[in-house]
Amino acid sequence: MTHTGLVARVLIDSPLPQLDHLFDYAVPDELAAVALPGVRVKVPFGSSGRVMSGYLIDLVPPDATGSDGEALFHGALSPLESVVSPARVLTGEVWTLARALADRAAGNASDIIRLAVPPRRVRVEKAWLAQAADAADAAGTAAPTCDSAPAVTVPAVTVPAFADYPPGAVAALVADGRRAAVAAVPEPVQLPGGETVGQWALTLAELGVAALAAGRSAILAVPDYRDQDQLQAALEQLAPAGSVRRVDARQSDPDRYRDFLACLDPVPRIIIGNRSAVYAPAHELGLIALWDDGDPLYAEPLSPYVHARDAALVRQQQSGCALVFLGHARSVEVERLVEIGWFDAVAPARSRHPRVIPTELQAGADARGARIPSAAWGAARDALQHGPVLVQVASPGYAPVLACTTCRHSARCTRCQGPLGLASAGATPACRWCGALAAGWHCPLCEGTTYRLVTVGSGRTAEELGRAFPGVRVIVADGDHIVQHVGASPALVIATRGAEPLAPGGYRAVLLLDGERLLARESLRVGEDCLRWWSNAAALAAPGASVMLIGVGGLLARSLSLWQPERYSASELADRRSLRFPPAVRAASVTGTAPAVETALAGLAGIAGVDVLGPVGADRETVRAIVRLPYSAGDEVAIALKAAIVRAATGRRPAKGGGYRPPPTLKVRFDDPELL
DNA sequence: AGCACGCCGACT
DNA sequence: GTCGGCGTGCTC
Repeated sequence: MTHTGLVARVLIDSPLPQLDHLFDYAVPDELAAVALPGVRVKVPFGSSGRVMSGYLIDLVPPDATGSDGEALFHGALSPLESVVSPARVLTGEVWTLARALADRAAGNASDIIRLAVPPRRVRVEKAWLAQAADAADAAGTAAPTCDSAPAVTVPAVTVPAFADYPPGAVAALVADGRRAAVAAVPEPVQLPGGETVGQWALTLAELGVAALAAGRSAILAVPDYRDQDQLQAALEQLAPAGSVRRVDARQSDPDRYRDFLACLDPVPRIIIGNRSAVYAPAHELGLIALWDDGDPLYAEPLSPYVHARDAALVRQQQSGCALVFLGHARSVEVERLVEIGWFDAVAPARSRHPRVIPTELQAGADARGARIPSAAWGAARDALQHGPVLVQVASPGYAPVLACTTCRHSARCTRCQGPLGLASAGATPACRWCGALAAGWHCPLCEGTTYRLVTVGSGRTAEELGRAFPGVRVIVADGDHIVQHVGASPALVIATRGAEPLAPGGYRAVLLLDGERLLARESLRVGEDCLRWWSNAAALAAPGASVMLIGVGGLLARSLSLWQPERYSASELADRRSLRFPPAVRAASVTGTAPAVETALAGLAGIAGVDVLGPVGADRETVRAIVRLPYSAGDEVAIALKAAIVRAATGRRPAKGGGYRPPPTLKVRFDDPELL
């Protein structure tokens, strides 16, 4: 068998950390025509020559230094076994992104690629290849790959006006490839087709169309399918037919693969989807835009747990495209980016916003503990004359936390500010991070010395309100009862946060209940989350309608009623700076057997600015430590921890004797939003 | 992960 | 004298 002179650099598709680098193979002559970067390949691997699949990353002369800086293998090369198909599904841009994100998270590139490249569907792929070949013939070229000529012609597109924003402000973001936090207009709008969507959906769609008008592709990401439906409705009005492609897990596998392949066509497209849309291949990427980046659905649950916001930030730096985070609230992460000057802040030109009334600030408040004050009852009663009223309630099922009996603030560790918990009823409270016992705890805010367990169970609101307003239709919208839209006629719409339906023209009043209970959740981010839930619900109100925020005061209530959520975010960020909490610094959890964690932490010893909380026992066999690091130490820490992971995976293995022990090795998770 | 290479106990 | 145990290390 003769070989072309070239070396194929291959990423093996394996979750093993020790295989997370390129392996070099010779290219047999008969594969030369199809063995091009981006194709799926099969390669012989290991002493047994077992066939594994992978991606051909690079094709280089044998005397080259690898484009990734990795030296070529000095030794006899095995030949590629086969090329799975000529479809070049892993573009250079997506590979570079996957590599960078994996490195940043001490994870595996193939784990990122699994999010970026959907499972292959042979039938769909053949159809796409044939269509690409036809297009190539028509254009007089021959290559049946993504290098071929456009298969679709893009209709002329007019540049959107972005009428809600200062002239030129938003259009310039896309044109100049800038990064910006854009405040959405907090109103519902009715599309010409009759459907009601949030104004944000129109703005996002306009951003995509602006990129298209400049001959560039746009990636528009939304957290959930309800948001995606609004965005799609808006795009149907604004975007030329055929220019929009979905990339999301709700599609059937063939549909998903078809749309994915279409993104490889050399034509600009608007690509929409949920968190993994940020990995989509895109021709001439001009814009990535995320709606509501603070939504926890943007946190990837699969290793290496890269948040879509971070993926978008890294991709923006690599490609130089524009990057927009659009939202009502501003996440503390984005606030940091604005404060360090990495992001611009853009607000709507006119400052019309929902009329938020914090009832706690009203004189003559009702007896303490009343769930719904009389002012809110009154507002609801009046509004029900004219149309639907939204009542936002807490969803059931929170972890119990310790809170001060008198001032109700959650109890935190005096050493490291971690949350306190009880190992068992009546036990001394202990910090869940550093393990310190909090004997003799006292509340730093009110000096109270007693705490209680705060648990929340909601759910009777519908009955309660139904009794109070006899004859009014009650609609429940939550995780189990998904309601996208309600009508314009009077109704009480009881919704858990995030599940609020849209009402044509907007709700005539909005009641935000259970604020105090929501705020008792065990998380550093509660305030931020609440502000996001509340502002998103308030944005569903009709212009001028009352939004009653019940039982919540302070900066949170003030930020919402002034509609300046960035005030709260700024104050929150300042607090996190003084406590050395994310996103002021980065954090990584290191979990595993005590010796494995110890060795991993030892590898961080010399790195400036790094400190370690714990380790504390996580369960019977494993311990967990939390590493805090400045952003500047990210590379160094990730490299050290990745080395520790590889060592743990290849070195001493758990005793095989008996065989009843799953591998308790070493796990690292960077930037876990749930960590604090 | 698999699989081979390698160095110590009880077996024909 | 060997057959085979699984600890260790590699896979282009």
